[in-house]
Amino acid sequence: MPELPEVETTRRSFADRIAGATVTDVRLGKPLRWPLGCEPATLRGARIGAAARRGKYLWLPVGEGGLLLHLGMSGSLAFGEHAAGPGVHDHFDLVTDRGTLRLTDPRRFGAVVWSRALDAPPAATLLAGLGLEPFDAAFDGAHLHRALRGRRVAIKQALLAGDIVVGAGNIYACEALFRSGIDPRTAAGRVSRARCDALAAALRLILAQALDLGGSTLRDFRDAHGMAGSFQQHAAVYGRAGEPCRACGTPVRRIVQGQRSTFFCPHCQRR
DNA sequence: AAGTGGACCTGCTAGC
DNA sequence: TGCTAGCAGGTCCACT
Repeated sequence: MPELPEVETTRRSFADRIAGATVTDVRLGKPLRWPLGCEPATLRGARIGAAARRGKYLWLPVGEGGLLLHLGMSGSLAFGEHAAGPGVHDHFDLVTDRGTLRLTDPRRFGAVVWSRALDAPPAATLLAGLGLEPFDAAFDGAHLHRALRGRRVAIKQALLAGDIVVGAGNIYACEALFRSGIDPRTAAGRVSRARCDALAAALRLILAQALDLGGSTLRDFRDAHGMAGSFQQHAAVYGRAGEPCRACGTPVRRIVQGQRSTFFCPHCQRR
């Protein structure tokens, strides 16, 4: 589910309300991707700080350390009162004096991991190798072009890999490539400097637009207030196989790259 | 080093 | 109506 816009939308929807709260209890459901890494009871009494985001990870300062959270494919966070008991897909509750932060994640690819600090393991290990933030001033066509040099993978897969630029998942990688007119199958190292400029700009534009719309809700994404996003209604190619391209009318194509679906317009997007 | 494919897990939908 | 195959927003790991 969650790409950068969904993760950031989630962060904004609870960060202000949880900052300064005190942990009163921690409840674990079924195992997530990795073990929590600490005894839940030790978090009681800890003060919560300002939630931050790095790529698709959230960092929540808690006491003398913090929690690194990832929403995986199907995760979402809710914050507030929880009179009803945990449902079958609720696998982590951080109960505080201001409400409960709850991770709901049917597929359990998500994670909540305790770390002593953001720059200490295990958090630092998980974040090592992440590329630039797309809204970082250092991320531009020049950076992209330099980083793609010599790489033979398809540009779509290079965007998804996250070691050059973070935040783009399957939806926004497809949309940014459409917006910049690049065939997703193009060898990464063959994308010209001018097209890297266009791609970097398109990626930022698409992510900013999605952020404005509260992200995309394909099936079950919600922010911590329970609000759905609406970017999916504006997608030019994602999920539109067989439907006419909004720019030229050519049917949108679906192909598979790296075991993921790619959607593109064979007329508007060229190698 | 870079590229590829499998793994993790559950739910929903289309098609027979 | 019921079963099955295929698909889904991510990313780590082992292997070539």
